[in-house]
Amino acid sequence: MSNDPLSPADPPARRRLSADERRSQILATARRLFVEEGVENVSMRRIAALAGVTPTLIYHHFADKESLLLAVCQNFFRGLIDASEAAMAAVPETEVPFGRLHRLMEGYVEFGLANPDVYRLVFMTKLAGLKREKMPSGHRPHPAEPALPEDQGFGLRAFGLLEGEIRRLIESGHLRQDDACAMAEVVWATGHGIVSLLITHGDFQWTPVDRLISLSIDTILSGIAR
Amino acid sequence: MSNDPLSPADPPARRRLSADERRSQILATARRLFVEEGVENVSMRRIAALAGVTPTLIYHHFADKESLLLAVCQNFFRGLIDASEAAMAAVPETEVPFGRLHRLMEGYVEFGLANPDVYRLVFMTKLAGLKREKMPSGHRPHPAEPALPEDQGFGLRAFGLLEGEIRRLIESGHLRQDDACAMAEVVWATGHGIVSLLITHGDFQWTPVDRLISLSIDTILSGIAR
DNA sequence: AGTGATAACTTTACAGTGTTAAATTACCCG
DNA sequence: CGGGTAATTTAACACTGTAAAGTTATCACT
Repeated sequence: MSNDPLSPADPPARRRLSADERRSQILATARRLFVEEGVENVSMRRIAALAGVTPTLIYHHFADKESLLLAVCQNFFRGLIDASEAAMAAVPETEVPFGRLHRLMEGYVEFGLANPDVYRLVFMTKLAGLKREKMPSGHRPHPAEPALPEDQGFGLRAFGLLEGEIRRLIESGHLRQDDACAMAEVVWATGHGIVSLLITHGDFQWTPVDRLISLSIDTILSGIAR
Repeated sequence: MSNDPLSPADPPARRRLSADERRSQILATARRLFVEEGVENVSMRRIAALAGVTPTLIYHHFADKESLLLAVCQNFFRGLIDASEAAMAAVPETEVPFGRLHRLMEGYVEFGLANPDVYRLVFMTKLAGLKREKMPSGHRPHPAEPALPEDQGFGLRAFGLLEGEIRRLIESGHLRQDDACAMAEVVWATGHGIVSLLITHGDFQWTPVDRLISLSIDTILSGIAR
């Protein structure tokens, strides 16, 4: 049984679906392809084919390829927020002061490494700004989607979790700096640095990954501690 | 006088050049376009036109677009190495122990932010591995270029500078960990985190950039210090 | 100086891309 | 049952990277 993993999802009945159903079906297909093969190796035509649909139809549900991407990003942020909240909930506040922040960073790195392609998409490519003046030359109408709206909301919410935890540490007098926002950025940058380097240069010699991660986290935490 | 900045470099004499001359002329043109407009917004045809040459000719000097990119990367590493050496030379060893490492990181971040597109190219995209099975379907001959050879050499050499400085700090007993390679990776990850986030999300609210940078460097250095 | 090989370069074409305007179809509601 | 509206397709445009096969200039050598 040649279980070709890339054949139309529901090939028999090319039914007519409601807008919402179709939208999320396309989204699911796109996400799968993006993650499996990398965004730039996936064409709208292929997404369409795999979804059992015409390329053009995608443009009735999403403004363009980038918006399709963006929609996938939202999912990512929701996942990140969930993972973060779970991570923090798992460490009681009464523990050693940096316990929760430590776990939060661990969770971040784990989540990033578990979803490398979406991570790259969200944090390592300039999604906005280009948008206009992208590929061809001539046309450019389309009313759809207000260009990363809820998205930034989700992103900020995720960042807020980190910032909150740091603020708590500041208030209990454990940090040497009292600018919660700045410290959160510093900590985030470190986490991102690890994930990002491991994603694009995972084939480096690198110290064993687990060790590198815990070493990084320990180092930055000891750096911000009073 | 409409000084269009993107017209053929030496348009009058469409001379015939030696392979080396042509190669580096194309390379220079490509680098300029890549950096000015972003790799994916530049087509081989445009590079060719700006270089006063036929698209196909590029393929006689470089295997494909990615190789052209790769060649630009080499330049980047040479520049990074030079900048790093200059930075370190500017701080006498007799100074405060972390002075040179601090300056080295500063130099790294400055260099990255000064060359955002090439930086992204080198450190934020998976250059190798795809190579084959990239865009179209049919063809794929070409003997050229042994796929990032000297490149990795340059990269390692740059990393070696960082590692060397850290090794020195270890030997003089200033660090709490004695694994020079691992510590270099940790430090690098932090520097990369900053650069990388600023490049792709420079439009965030962010703490003032300079402050964020110095804060990050201070934090990580204090984190590795005994 | 003339000749011929070799290297530099062009022409032309293919197969694929994102994207859209206009036409078509299927479904639901009155 | 009929009509209106929403879902979907057809066909096309303007691009892309890339290759095979030709053309031309230059240079080494008789």
